Amino acid sequence: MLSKKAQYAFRALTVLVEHNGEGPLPISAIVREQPMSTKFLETILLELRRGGILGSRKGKGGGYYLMCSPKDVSFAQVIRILDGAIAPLKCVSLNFYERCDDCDEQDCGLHRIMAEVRDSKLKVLEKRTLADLA
Amino acid sequence: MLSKKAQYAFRALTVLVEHNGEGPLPISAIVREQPMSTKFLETILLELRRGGILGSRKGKGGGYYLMCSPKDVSFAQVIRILDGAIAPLKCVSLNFYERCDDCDEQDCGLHRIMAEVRDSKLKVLEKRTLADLA
DNA sequence: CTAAATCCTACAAATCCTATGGGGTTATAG
DNA sequence: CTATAACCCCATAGGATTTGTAGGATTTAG
Repeated sequence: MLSKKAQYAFRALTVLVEHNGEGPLPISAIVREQPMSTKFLETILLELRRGGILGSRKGKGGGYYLMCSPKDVSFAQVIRILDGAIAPLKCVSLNFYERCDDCDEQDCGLHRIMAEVRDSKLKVLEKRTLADLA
Repeated sequence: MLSKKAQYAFRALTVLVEHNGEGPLPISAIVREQPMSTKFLETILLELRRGGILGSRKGKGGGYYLMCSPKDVSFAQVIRILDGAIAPLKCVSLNFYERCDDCDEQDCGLHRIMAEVRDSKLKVLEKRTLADLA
C-alpha cells in the first residue's frame, strides 16, 4: 500500500506539473490547490528535493519546481524516494536488497514468485510518469 | 511489502504442500521443518483455517491440512487473508474498497495508474498457486 | 484419565507512520 | 538595512499497526 506521504506527494506533484515552467511554486500555493497539512508537505517536498526530483529556491519569491520534464520522472522514482522498496520482499528488491535469513534464495519458491510480482509492478511504474497524472 | 505473517504463512504452507495427503500435520511438525515462533504460527494457521484454505483436527493425532489441491489455492487468496488488500490504494481495491476523500476517482490520474498496478500484480498472484512453491 | 493437540482472547512489546513544533538560514523587495 | 517570505532541519509526540506472547478452554486418541 502507498503511504500517505506518497499519496500527498503525487497530489503535490500534480500541482507542480500543472504550473511547470512558471518558476518556483511555494508550499502555500500548493496547499491552496490541494488541501493538506503544510508542515507535513514540507517534509515530503524536502525528501523529493533530496531525491533529485525537485529543485527549490529559498527566500522571498522562492518555492519548489520540477528538475526534469514530467515525462522523465517515473512513478517508480517517486515511490522509491518516499516509501522505499517496490518489491514485496527485501530479498528480491533491486534497490533496497537485504539478505533473507530464512531461505537460500536460489531454491525458494516464494522468492521466485515475488520477483515476478516485482517485475510486473515495475513494468507499470517505470512506464508511467508525472505526465500521466494530468 | 509482504508482512512477516504472510511470509511465515507461505513457509508453513510449503511444508503442508509437501506433506499433502498424509493427514493432519501438527504445528510442532511444521516448526521442526521451518523454524519460527510456534505461538505466532498458531495464530496464522488459525486465520488460514478461518479463511477456508486450511482444515484442522483437534486433539491427539490432530493438526492442519490443506482443504484443496495446492494448484487450486492462489497466492492472492493467501495474501488477502493475512495482509488484506493487494491494490496499492483502498480506493482501487476490488475486495477491500474504501471511498477516497481526496479525489473524485473518475478524473484522478493516481487512481487510474494504481488500478493498473493492481491488475498487473493480480495477473501474477492469481495465476501462481501453492503448487508453485515446491 | 492423561497427553497431545487445536481454539480463543487478551495483551505486551516493538516498530513504523503521521503529523507538529520551533528555531535557523537564505533571499528578495523596498 | 530591515522586514518578510520562504525554504531547511531536527526532534519528538501520538497513534496505528505489526509482531509476538501468555494462559486457559476445549477436543480427541489411546
